[in-house]
Amino acid sequence: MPELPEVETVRRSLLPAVCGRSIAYVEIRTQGVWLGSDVDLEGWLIRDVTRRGKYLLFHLSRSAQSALMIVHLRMTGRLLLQSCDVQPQKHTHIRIKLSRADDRTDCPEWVSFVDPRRFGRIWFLTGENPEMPEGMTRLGPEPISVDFNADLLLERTAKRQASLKAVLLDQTVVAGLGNIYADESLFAAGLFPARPGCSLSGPEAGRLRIAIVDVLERAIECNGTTLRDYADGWNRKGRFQDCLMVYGRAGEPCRVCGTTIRRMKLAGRSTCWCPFCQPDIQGDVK
DNA sequence: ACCTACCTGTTT
DNA sequence: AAACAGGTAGGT
Repeated sequence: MPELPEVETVRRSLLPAVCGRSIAYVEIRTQGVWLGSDVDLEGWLIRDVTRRGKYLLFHLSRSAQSALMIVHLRMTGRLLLQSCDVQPQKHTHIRIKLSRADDRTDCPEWVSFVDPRRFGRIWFLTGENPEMPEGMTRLGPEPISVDFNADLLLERTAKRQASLKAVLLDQTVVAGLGNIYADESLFAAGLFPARPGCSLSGPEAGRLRIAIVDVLERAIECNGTTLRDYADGWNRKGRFQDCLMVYGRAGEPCRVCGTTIRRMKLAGRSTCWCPFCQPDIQGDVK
């Protein structure tokens, strides 16, 4: 489910509702989801909520100490604001009760972590237990930032024999793309997903960077893509599913040229592309 | 650079 | 019954 635009949408939806409130209680209903100490979790003030790739970071403080609660939603995780009359469901694994919000009767008491497939994780890092999740320490640049430019993308793709699709899914190359936005970015750049990373030219790297940024920004504007489970903190769906050009559209006509969208497996993931708009240059040469 | 495992639910 | 699903860690 949640790739960068969805995680960013969750962040924006939660921020005004949780910022300035503190943790009153953490209810751990399922083992294995919560990583870190499960005692002494009360009294932490939520100062900010930020995002890095697909990770959500809750910045906490308590007297002079600071702590970090990091959430990864993986495939089907959701963070939902819920009032106390909402009973935990079958797949509600963690519930965080927040202190009363001053002057705000509209703010729910609980933030619930709901995840049918149970792939999602929450890390609680403190002074005693400061280890970031491995995957987070190795993330590449944020795509929507000056850190991400065509030269860097070219340099990182040049070394790779793997497909462009596989390279874009590699979080150490650039952070936050998943199966949907990798396919949509390659379409927007007019690049055949199976081409080896090392076949990318300088101008193509420039086009790809611009395509990635444009697709992600438009998806964020639409509050993300809801295929099935995804929803923001208020359980609202996204709208970018109506703007998809290739993802999930195999067998349907390309919205640009009318050619039938095709599907193949790359890097173990279903990949959709338009054979006309994304020609296989290698194939044509051969 | 690939596979499989981790899980449950939905679709074919 | 089998395939598939937004992701990633771990093994080969």
